[in-house]
Amino acid sequence: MLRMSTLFLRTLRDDPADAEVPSHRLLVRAGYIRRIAAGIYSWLPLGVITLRNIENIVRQEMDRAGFQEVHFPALLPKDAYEETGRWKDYGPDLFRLQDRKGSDYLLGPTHEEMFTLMVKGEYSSYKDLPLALYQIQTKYRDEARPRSGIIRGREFVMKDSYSFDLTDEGLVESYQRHREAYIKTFDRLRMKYNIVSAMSGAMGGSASEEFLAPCETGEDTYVLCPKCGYAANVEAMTTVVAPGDASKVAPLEVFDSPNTPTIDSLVELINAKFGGGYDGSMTLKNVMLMADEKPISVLVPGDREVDLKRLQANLAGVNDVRIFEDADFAKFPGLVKGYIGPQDAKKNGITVYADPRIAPGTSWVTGANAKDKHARNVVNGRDFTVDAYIESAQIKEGDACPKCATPVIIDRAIEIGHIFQLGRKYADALGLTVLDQNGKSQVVTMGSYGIGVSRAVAAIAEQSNDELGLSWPVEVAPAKVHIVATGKEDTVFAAAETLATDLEAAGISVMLDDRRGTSPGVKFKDAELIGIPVIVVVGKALEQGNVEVRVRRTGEKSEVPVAQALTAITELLPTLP
RNA sequence: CGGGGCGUAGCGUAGUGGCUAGCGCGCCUGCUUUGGGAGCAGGAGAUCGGGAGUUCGAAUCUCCCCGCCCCGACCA
Repeated sequence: MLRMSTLFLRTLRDDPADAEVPSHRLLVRAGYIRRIAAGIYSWLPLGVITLRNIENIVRQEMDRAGFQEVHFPALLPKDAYEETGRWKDYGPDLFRLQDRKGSDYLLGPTHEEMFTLMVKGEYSSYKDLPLALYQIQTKYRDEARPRSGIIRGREFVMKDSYSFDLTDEGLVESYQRHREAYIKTFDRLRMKYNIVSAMSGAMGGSASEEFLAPCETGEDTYVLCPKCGYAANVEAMTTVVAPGDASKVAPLEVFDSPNTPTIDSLVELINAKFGGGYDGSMTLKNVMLMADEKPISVLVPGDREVDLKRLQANLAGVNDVRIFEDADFAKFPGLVKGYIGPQDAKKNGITVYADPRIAPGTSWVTGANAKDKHARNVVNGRDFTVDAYIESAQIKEGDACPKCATPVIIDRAIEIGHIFQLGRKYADALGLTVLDQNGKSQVVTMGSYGIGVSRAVAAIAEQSNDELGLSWPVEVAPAKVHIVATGKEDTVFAAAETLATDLEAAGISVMLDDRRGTSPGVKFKDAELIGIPVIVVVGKALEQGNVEVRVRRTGEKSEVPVAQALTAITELLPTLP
């Protein structure tokens, strides 16, 4: 039983000056967490209990799915990370340190290497697979910009699991099992979330999905189809465009277009010149980029920017993409800044990538590769060729769903889980092999799965709060019932104490506000701020033999006789989220 | 890392060259009060982020450093 009279807790009346997002503000005000440094927080008793509750739900669902819990140190020697190249590749995001002998260590940002080596150390036969292991561990990443309190910290708690299979089909099955376990976990946490297609990015591998909890303060953007439910991270969104029919398009025509530095000014000019009917989406923008210091041109419709994030996510094997600078233009005199068209790309030795919107057979207005000149009726396949199609144009609200063509909506969310099929990258690098049926050595294929446990505390807080404070789901809350004793009569405190004891005996966790001399208003405010789902007021109504039962989330109140309070609460709890 | 903002008691803040750094919340003592952040009286609590400098005099001006927040870049 938690007693307010002795609980290590001090709630704050004012919002802390350094907190903006609701979860951060409220978790600090209600006394769950305190900041130690940027992105590093300590947990007070209420916070620890809440975090443990979430951990335990995650643990139970992992165990139920048949995954086995292990535990690695957070402090790790660099060896394994050196072998996979991540000691270098991880860059400044890795917390590095040395021991007294000068040997290099790191604080684990993620544990692929360690799990791979652990399995390598114990298993060597296909008969031992499939296998799935997990841990709940504190991770360390020296983020360039920690933000939003506990949503993006430099120290955070993560559940990470890894599956090990002999075959690709086995991996798909293990992936599905994790996916289902995640659905159960997040459902139990009462979170609103969408499962969206994601890019596997630098990790390699194929299928990858993110569990995103929609929320205004989230830092991930994703698209959602309101009709068919298609959901994808913006980087992973695909565009379906039918090829154009160019057979009736007039021949390419170059025309004068002085003073048209922007798409808007160009559209204005061509509408005046050719009798209207043109808009920005009919012009073709040629964006010059350096991809690992090789010149590429990316074609997107004039009314859209190139989304560098999307481009890079879809450009396999390229590490660095940057916009052309003046010095780069100087090296390619054939490119006339502001009047570039794809017609001469071959001549200039430039690789042409195009967004799928620039479909074969479509006709465009674009630069004519000469100062103050543009061209119209420039047809893909007739007047220029594209080396490769790549998703690269910015996504807009209302773009067509790739599955059913319904206009999609764009929303923000917090990433609370990520599952993906890693493949053999780590097993290869670290030599994790098993013998197959034929006695031949085979490299194991892996999946990698994560849940941000401490981040889930914030995500749930973001999704369940109001102007009064927090409002936890029953299973997550630091206690299920918050009993407030008001007044100064001993009988009130005695009755509250009895009810608290009875509830605890029935397995219902209780927070009892047994503070003497604290005014009722303070107790109510605190209870609402802390956010325990059921608030029971023992006070005035006791003269009639009643207590008041309130539902924190809805504000519903009812009076029940003291003797029936236990039953009433027992029946009420399962009906709450 | 680029841009912007901020740093005064546990929390929120006032104070832009001049007396003992002010106020609210919280905290301690006493009395009163007890269904919506009570009242009165008394009290404790501050290296004004740090260092150097200018000045008769610095929270206040100058320089350097540190830290924090927000936007962006980045983010297995």
